[in-house]
Amino acid sequence: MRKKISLKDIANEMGVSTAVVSYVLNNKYEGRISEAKANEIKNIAKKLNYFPNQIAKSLKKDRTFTIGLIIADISNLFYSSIARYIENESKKYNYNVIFGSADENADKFNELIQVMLGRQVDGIILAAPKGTETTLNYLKERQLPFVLIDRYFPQIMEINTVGVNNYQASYTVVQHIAANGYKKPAMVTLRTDLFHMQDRVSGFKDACRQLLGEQDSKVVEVKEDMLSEELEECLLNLLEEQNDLVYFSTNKIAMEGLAILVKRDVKVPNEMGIVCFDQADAYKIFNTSITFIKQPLQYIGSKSVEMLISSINGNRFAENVVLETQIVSGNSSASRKNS
Amino acid sequence: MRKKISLKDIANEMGVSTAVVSYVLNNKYEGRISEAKANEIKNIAKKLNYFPNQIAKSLKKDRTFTIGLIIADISNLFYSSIARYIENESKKYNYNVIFGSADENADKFNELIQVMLGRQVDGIILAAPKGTETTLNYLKERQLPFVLIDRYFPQIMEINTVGVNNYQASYTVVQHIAANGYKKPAMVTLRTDLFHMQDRVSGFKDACRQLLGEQDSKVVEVKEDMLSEELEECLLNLLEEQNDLVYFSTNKIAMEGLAILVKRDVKVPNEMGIVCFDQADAYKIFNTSITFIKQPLQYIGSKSVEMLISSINGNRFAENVVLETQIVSGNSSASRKNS
DNA sequence: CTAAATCGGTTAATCGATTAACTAAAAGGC
DNA sequence: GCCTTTTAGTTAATCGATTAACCGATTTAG
Repeated sequence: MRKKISLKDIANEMGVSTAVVSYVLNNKYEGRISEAKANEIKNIAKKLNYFPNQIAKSLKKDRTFTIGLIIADISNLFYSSIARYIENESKKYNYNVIFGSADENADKFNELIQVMLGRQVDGIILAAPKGTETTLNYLKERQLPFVLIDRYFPQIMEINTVGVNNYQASYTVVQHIAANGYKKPAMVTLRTDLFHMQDRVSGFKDACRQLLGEQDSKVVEVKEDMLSEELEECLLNLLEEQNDLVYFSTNKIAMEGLAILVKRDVKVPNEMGIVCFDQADAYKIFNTSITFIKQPLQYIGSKSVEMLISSINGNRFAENVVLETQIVSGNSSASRKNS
Repeated sequence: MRKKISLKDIANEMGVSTAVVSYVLNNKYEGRISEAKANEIKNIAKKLNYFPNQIAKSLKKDRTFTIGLIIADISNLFYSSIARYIENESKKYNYNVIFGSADENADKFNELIQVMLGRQVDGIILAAPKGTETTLNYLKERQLPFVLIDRYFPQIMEINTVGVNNYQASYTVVQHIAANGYKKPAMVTLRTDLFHMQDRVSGFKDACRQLLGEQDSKVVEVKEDMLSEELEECLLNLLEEQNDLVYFSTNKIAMEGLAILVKRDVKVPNEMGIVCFDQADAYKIFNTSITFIKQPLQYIGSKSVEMLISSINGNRFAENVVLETQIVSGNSSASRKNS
């Protein structure tokens, strides 16, 4: 039994036309085909182990029931978790996902878009790297349904987005640490001009000004590809300058940063307090429980799928969903008794 | 410009037949179409922003240039890393990947297989949960190219597999710790009858017998869904019984186990030595560097893609690739000076 | 008893791209 | 100048499934 079974095979076996088989197997045969024959057809289909060629179906229907997912980096837990939620949610709607990782590279991103368009995906969920505005505008022009997650581009209006309130998240961090007696926090972030990252910085700066009276709060930007090296230098610097807490603005920075603190045997929170943006499974094997900002990953996933499918089904109104984050406090930013 | 551009649109624009356009765009026009017209067509195609409908192409060619990937658990770094390598490698061959996570569930696995077959994938790479032998036999019968990774099923002959020498890996672990003076190691593993896991246990037991003279080495099996609870009890037990080292047989067990050791403030390696199967980014934030078995993830990924595509291209010979692992030694299994 | 409605199907066009087979005109050979 | 090649295309079938339109035979209505 090497060959694939098609409608035709069933039709031949039964001595009827393929149309009949199609009607029956799609349950659109009421008043057209006798119940007896219909059952016979269903049985034969089962016996031959038939299942429809979705490729052919897609071609005819102009719907593939496939959504594309482009994320920045699959090795990042933040994205791989979201990917999983998106996959699960899509399944509920009988949609499949094809995914790709753009690795923060606009060219790779564009390539992935091309591939997905070629595959006729019904829509795309994406976390776009910087420099992709042209492509996004093109998608918009082409009226291809899509939803941006995590990142957004204020220049491009009226598109669907799902993200968190990054400004507020950072602000909350400073409130939390101010309440715990920290006086001189520093933030370590990536050198990027993605807006959601800028928001994290602004929230931090504004809060430092307003809550700590710090006019010129310390924000260090590191380059992604030199993360480990730059970070080590930076952390030693912060220690020397008597900063009492570091706020890592991403998952990846946090992991590298914590590794360096372990390596240098820096006591947390005594010598240095720590707050991280984003969750990581790994935190639990650090010797101090970590305070971190928790994003509603599952909700970002399910909401983005819901919006995308609504858009695929003809909804023309763009929606910008901004979700709140949550601060989970651990000992890494525990209250300071000393001045 | 809402509509999609098809061959027909270009043909109309040029006043030629779609065949010409197809020949030109596929560079099969030598001796058929004039160079001048060919260039004109290429330009129009570019101007109209045409790119071919892969769905239609697939239907005609009976090739989708898509491979399915089913892994056990996308949230596990082992699999997500492999997924990434597989995706990258596939791109080199101009193949795309659609993926799904079976969560160690045979029903979900079967469902994913159905979906992928419906989508007419050219082949599948899979890490199969237990209880899926029937499905695998069906795939074999159907002559659908596939490659098993990580796990294997000795009952099913002549299928492509890529995995590591699990027995040898465990044996090496015991050699390593024996050389470092450990006398009473224990192994913690999952309660499962997947063969590759059994191999890890056999390797451990045999090595304990042969190298440590231990006739009845300690192997504790925990249940996946009760990991954290069972593990805590188990570890306390091992401490009490004077075991001097624990060998965690998977990534996931290791993470949970280490977390418990941190929580209980157990000194590694003084109170308890540690060796883990599989790598994790997180190890670097543990207070002691971890000794672990490193699998050649990238090679598993690239090899499996290579084998799959060779099989898709008609190669009928099944291959069983068994790769060697590597032990990366850290302080968690450092040499014991005391008896 | 005739016209209309219902039953149980079939035919054929279509989705977009591919490709074997064909054709008409121009160029080349002797 | 006539026959053969070559050039430059066109036609039409095909992949598998869908579906509007049609058709003959019964059944029903009035």
